[in-house]
Amino acid sequence: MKSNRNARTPLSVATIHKAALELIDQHGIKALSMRSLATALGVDPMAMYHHIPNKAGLIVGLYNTVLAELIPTTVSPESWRDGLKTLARQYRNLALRHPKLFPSLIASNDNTANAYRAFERLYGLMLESGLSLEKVVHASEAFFAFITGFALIEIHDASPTPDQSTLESFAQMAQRDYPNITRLMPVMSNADVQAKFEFGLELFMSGLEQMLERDSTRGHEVDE
Amino acid sequence: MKSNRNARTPLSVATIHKAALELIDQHGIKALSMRSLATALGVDPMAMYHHIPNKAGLIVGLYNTVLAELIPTTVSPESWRDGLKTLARQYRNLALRHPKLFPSLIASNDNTANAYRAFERLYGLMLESGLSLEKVVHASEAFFAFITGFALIEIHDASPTPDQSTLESFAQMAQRDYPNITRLMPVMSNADVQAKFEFGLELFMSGLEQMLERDSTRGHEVDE
DNA sequence: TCCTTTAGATCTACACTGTAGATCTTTGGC
DNA sequence: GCCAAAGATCTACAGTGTAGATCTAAAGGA
Repeated sequence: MKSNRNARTPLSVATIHKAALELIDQHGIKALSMRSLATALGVDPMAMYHHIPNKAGLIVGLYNTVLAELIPTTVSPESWRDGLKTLARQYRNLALRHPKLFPSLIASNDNTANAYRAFERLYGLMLESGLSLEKVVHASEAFFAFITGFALIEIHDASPTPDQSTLESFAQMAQRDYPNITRLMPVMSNADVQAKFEFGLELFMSGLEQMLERDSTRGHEVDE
Repeated sequence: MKSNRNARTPLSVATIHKAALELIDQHGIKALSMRSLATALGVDPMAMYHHIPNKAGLIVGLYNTVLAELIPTTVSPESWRDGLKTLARQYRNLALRHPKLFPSLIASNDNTANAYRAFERLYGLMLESGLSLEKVVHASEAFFAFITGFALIEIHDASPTPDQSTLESFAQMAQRDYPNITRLMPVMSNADVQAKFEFGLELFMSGLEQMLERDSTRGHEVDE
């Protein structure tokens, strides 16, 4: 009797996304082929095409799924300063939870609904600061640029591609060719990444704060 | 007579890189296949494999080629502050000159020699500021994070994937679902990107300056 | 001059990719 | 029981990177 076919859970975009994310987190994006994903799901490759348009569409869907973490859950009465820091930390955590997906996520140009929701949240916080609209846009972009770049660097540092021998030979060569890098290396390896992130965040907030002060002491004036 | 075979320039890594960059700049990275590159060069696909190890190696080579723009040409007597700004602007220009390559360049984890040279330059400038080694590392990373993120965003904004109809329908939906985005949109589209970049740069330098002041007024002290 | 060596170019072939199109299978509504 | 539709599967195809064998041309030595 060929019935009772191991009672598979019915295929859905959610299960596909889940399996795809697992596969990517473990083996990297390049290891995600429609065929490998299908076997991971115990299903025919073409079965997935009834739930997703194609591979590119699937990956954009993954972006959206992952970015859902940034949607504000509770309306917390945080100040905009703390709200920005919270958002930054959540964004970093998102990146660290999906280190294999994040680089391609930011390299991509496909903004999904949840991406817009996240921007909406960011802009809302920035607007609370009382800066001019133009400065809100500029500061938001600088903020987003920093947290994106930082997360990317952190991911790269955590998973070095070069093998051990390359690293050792580099350490020797570095002494003559890269004196500054050599000098800073011990400090780099000791650095607590969390502290680094807070440092950069503080640097940004500090610059922002200074700009607010300047704007409030002298009133509005057209710069040059 | 089948001789006089259109006197092709002999194949070399330089010519391959040049053709590959052109192909990418025009049609994007995904359009770069070994076969299409070969036909662009008027050569058999396998001919290139005598000069490059494989496709991945070729692309890493492209990264290195492009990053050569960051190697300091003249030993200019700039202050470290101006030096940092110059480096930032050169980095941004690099990104804008290769908008199709840059996202994958930063998403990749393959640091080539020229990448290390660029970091060497960055660290050298930061060290001149007189900050502690640890703060030099932190500030450098924040700096690099900002310029990388900014360039990426700028590239994305400049080449929107969604077609016109999607944009218009989004504009309508935005009003109800994304009030902040809607409010800021006119300011965004009017923004001079160059000014935006300088704004963020100034924000960063301002925060850095403030930290320098604090460090000099009170002497060294272990933070908590 | 001819032979040998070798670097480079080309040809063929293979495993693997995404997915269109046709075909089977199951399920819900009446 | 019957029909419709949704979903799963099968087959097939164009395109990918590139290993391995073969051909070609230039260089060096006698």
